[in-house]
Amino acid sequence: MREKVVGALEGALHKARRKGQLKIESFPMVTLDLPKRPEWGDLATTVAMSLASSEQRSPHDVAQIILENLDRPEAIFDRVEIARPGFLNMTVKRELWLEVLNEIEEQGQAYGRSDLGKGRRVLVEYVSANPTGPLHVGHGRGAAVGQAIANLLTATGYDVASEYYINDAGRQIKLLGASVYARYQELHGRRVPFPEDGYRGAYIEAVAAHVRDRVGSTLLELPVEQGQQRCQDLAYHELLDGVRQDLQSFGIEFDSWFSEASLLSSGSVEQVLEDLKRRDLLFEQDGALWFRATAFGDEKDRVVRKQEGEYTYLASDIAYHRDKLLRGYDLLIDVWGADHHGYIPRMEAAVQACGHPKDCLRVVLVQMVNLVRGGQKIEMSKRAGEFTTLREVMDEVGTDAAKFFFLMRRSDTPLDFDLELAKQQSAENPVYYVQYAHARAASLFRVAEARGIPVPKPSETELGLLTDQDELGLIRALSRYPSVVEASAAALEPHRLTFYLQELAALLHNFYYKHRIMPSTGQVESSDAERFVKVDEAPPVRPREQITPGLTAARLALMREVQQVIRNGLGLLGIAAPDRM
RNA sequence: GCGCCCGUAGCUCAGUUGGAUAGAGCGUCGGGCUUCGAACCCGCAGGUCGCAGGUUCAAUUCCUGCCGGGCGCACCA
Repeated sequence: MREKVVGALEGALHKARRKGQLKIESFPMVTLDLPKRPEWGDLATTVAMSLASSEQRSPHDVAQIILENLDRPEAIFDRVEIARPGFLNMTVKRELWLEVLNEIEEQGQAYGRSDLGKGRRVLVEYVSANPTGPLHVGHGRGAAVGQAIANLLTATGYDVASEYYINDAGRQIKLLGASVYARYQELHGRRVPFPEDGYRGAYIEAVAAHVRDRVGSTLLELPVEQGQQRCQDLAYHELLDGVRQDLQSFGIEFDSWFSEASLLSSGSVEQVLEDLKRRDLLFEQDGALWFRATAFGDEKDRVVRKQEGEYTYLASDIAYHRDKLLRGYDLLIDVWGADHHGYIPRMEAAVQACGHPKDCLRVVLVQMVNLVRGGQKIEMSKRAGEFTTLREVMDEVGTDAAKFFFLMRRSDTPLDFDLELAKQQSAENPVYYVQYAHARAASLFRVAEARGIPVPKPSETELGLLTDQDELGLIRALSRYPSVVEASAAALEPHRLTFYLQELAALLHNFYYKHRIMPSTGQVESSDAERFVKVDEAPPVRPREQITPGLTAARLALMREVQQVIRNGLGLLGIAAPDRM
């Protein structure tokens, strides 16, 4: 439908250029907007205004020329008008709108998908939490956002893979081993100092107890270094397993898990650094090795190997990103905690140093989650190891509610997450609001079935019976869905889809309340002919609508496609579309 | 001090990547179930889009400056 309208407008532009009425040096994108007021029609475009300056004509003149060059406009439009500065307001023929329902039926799950990405390969890296403790709510938000972005890109024609980067090398993981070893010794009655900056969470003691259960007191005999190393290995595996399980429960699966340590053991890190050195992008100073990040727009050069000879996190990160690019990905998406934002220029410098354009890396920042219960903030202290885990939140509010809340706002603004609200099964809870719309349609179909009324495909019904503004409003909303998916994917902003689904659900609820779809059990069935008689009479108080078999069929088909779109949208967000609640 | 992000209704936030008279949810107030799911619907009220300039047919959106808030500014991750 939209293609036809855009096609007609583009045709008019071409024709005007052939005739010399417009110069059109660079062809503009013809975009369709929704007019804000119904009297302005159902679609609008601003092409005329965007062409005005390069044509050196008034927006109104350009609009006039486009209008005059439309081929057989009566085939597509009921009305096309020029409004104030140079809007082209269009009223599309009702038959074309109704066609949308057939499109959705034919495409089914694929409705909303496109090939914008043209098969470009994308790697979405997300969560990537240090395996030094359980996932907390912030990681949950990153997980929901990352998954939704991966789904959106898949839907828009990218070849997507997802990956979790495991920080299993370096200081943090060593601290984990030292912390567990300290607790382990305490369990055996030794009084030892706890490592400074060690992990103090209660889970560390549990891990230490598991170590004791497995190896008894044998680690006490070992030199400290070895004891810590053994604890590190055991703790790391246990915690990473926990992370995997939490993510699985949250409905998230990664195509691959990538180990930082493997970059060091494989020589990848040394290889990149040599490569950079050869190209004069490394230099030594004060006994350390520096990456010339300023050559690519970063404000400072950055250390990649410390004085003591240890590599920094940046060194493995450069190697990691080069590795991703070497694996053939055209676009890298990193989902990070917003506190890492200062790191972006550095990573952009890194990918450029690897010979790729800056924009082959896109970083999505995820701001923190403030847990709220009944209006009161729940304080979390990471230092003391007191934080609410993703597991606890999932167990309390469910995965669907958690995901929906995580996706309700732009990811780069802080989120207040009200646990009581998320749990509440009421109108105030937006998750249930949307899911209920889907379940309501399902319920409707069950009732129809029980009454022996089939739920037809749109093509099997007389769609022309859908004449009500509420029906057309729903169809217009459905027609917008593909562009919402495209825009969400292009901007890497899943929340746009979340908002759309709330709007669509609202339209369904409103329609459902105002109109009957099947005749009331008490109502005498009337024929389609009688219905029109009723309308003609136009009584002062609008009586209950006469529901004819034809109208029932058409409305059921409409509901079927609304349900399809809600299901598709929730699917992209990784949220279930239940038939019953 | 420097850099990034954010200031939109009482609260929490959208605003289709520069468009028409700026929207939604919650909250307040009022109304609606003899019906296919009331986990729902309808209505009222609520705004100098932080402030001041600039760019143009058009600015909540882009640029500059200021005010206010958050986060970064490691040879930590």
